[in-house]
Amino acid sequence: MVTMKDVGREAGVSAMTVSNVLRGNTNVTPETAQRVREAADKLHYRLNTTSLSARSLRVSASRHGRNFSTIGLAIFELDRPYPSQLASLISQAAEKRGYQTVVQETRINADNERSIIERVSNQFCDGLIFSSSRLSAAEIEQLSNHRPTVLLDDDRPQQDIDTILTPSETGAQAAIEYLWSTGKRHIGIIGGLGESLDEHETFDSNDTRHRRLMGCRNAFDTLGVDWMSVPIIATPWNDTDARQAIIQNADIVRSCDALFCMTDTTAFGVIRGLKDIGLSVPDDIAVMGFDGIEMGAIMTPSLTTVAVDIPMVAQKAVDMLIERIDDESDRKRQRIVADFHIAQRESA
Amino acid sequence: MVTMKDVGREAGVSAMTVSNVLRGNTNVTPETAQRVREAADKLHYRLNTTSLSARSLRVSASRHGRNFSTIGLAIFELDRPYPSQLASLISQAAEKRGYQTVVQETRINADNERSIIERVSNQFCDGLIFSSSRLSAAEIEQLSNHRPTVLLDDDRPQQDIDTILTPSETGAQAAIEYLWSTGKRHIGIIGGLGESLDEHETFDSNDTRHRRLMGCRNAFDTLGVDWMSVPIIATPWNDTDARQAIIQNADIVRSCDALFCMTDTTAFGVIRGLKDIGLSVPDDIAVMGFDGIEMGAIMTPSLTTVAVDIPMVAQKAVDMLIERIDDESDRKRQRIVADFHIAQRESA
DNA sequence: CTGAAAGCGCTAACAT
DNA sequence: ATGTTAGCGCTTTCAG
Repeated sequence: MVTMKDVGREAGVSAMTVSNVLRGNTNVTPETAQRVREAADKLHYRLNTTSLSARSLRVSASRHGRNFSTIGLAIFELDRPYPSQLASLISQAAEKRGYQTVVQETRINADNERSIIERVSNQFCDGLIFSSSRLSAAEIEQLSNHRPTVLLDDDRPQQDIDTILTPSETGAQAAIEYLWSTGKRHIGIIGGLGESLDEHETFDSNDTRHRRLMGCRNAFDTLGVDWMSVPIIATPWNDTDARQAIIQNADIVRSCDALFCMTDTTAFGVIRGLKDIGLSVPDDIAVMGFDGIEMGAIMTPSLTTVAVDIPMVAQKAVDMLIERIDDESDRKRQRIVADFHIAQRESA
Repeated sequence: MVTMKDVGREAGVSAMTVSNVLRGNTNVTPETAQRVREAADKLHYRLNTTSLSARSLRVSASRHGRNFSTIGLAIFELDRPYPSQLASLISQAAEKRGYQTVVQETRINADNERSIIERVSNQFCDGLIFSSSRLSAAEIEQLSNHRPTVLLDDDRPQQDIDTILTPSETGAQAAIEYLWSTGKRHIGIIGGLGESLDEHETFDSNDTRHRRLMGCRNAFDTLGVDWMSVPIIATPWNDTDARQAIIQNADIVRSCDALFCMTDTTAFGVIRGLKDIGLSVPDDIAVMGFDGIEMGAIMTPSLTTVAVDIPMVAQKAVDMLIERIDDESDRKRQRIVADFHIAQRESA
């Protein structure tokens, strides 16, 4: 790395004079300035912004002038539409506020999450946004030295941490009610937990999956449908597995006139699986998703879905985090539930 | 601002001990550690990342200071399948080699790219993978202080930097030849540049778009088709714009029996647009894409495409970068072109 | 007009 | 087990 000292040596002056020349010619002879500039050019000198910010500690602890702030985003997956859209929107919202976002994939693995906090977030982030963490809020607090943190979509009511939730219960409930309102009377659910097939009661409350199932259950209860009679097909939330699940449960599927899928990506695979077993959407069977990813509007058939206001999630996450960074006092933690609407499209 | 010194005073120890406690308990009695942590809690101490960066200048200068093995990935977009799959695969390949990946979105903006290099990559990454940069290799070299760098899909032949290319020319050529082999004689191209509609000759050679167009042209030349007669519809490479482009160019589209789309995402929007204007795929018209994203196999109809070996791109990128990190000598730069195959599916 | 010194918060290396 | 020292690149201060 070329430093001012190097440039100074080349030009036969001190680093201080180099500094003076490069930041406006305060009291330097034109000839000296010229020599310095030539030396800097020759050595490809570039002002080191890092040390500049180190310097700024001394000048004033508060942010002044240019801002070198960074926020970390730990997200469970990068290769599916919902999380990647979220990551992109957060990056852009942060940029508008002068923050650079660094994204890291956790693959929902606690060790990865610890590694991210210790190796990256603690080292150079002013704050951290965590999407679906395996860690407890307490562990995050401790590992991160109480760095400002916002949790996304991780509903553990007892935890004292800023949180933004997707409207899992109300959204799922609205979905079932919507399908019912279009005359469907044999609604199946795709993407429940493996265990929930056998034992619908033993829910672990801190899980998006369970919250969405609870929303469904509430709807069915209200509609007078016996929850135990509702077909629930367990599958991981991705298109490939969802497609297989449909093929392997073709008989159950054929007994339904509508399927509610726990995510849009699941619905995408479901629609494919339905085609594989000879059913067409929406003529033979209606399909509805949850999330509101962009491709839902483009796919064929376009996807009726619980469209979460994803830009709102991103914006609120960034706003809450920056508020927390700027104001170090121990304000009360916030908990926000994102808006949604039923995007009524071709598939249901 | 609360510093380690403050915490130390509170706990009755030196700042050094505070540092030791907070960064892993190397040789500190549990009681001291406890006192320090309590003091830090009480004062709401937070590690100052700015001074850490200042510190890191020293470490990374000598380069032997134990680093946290982090690689940076600067990628043009995070909210589309191809780049997000790539980011995910790179993260996972890096993890297997003991590296943590931090991903940053550039949105193909030179200032963002500079900011990433200066604010993050230079500070905390052992190396950098750049996907489609707006910067010249020389500028990257200079800004990054000659940090190990691998460029993805950025073909500027004159540039001296490790590069992995997608097989744009050969892939596009193979696509056209495939469509021809299935009997299609009126093949249109979707996703060319705006300018290329008017003036097919004035290509700027360093652009994936142009390389794919060149591949098409080669194929048509070989097949004896006049390149100037080939319909090319310009549109940005995303589904929404592609859909609109089809609707707005319905007449041109109707004169074709096959469409080659410059990316899979473009093809996704094209298929939707074709439905909008009453054409069905593949019965009325064949559609082919380029990239090989996973959802191509799931969508309806499934997408025939130039399937680039994306896992190979990710693996090679990580391997090349780590090789470069481990071996600081100025070995000759490498240039690798990824494999591909024609994934023959329903759409063509 | 120019430069030496001091110091921003932190930690590797060394000392006690 | 804990503390001391030095120094990362830069700029404010103040002496030459």
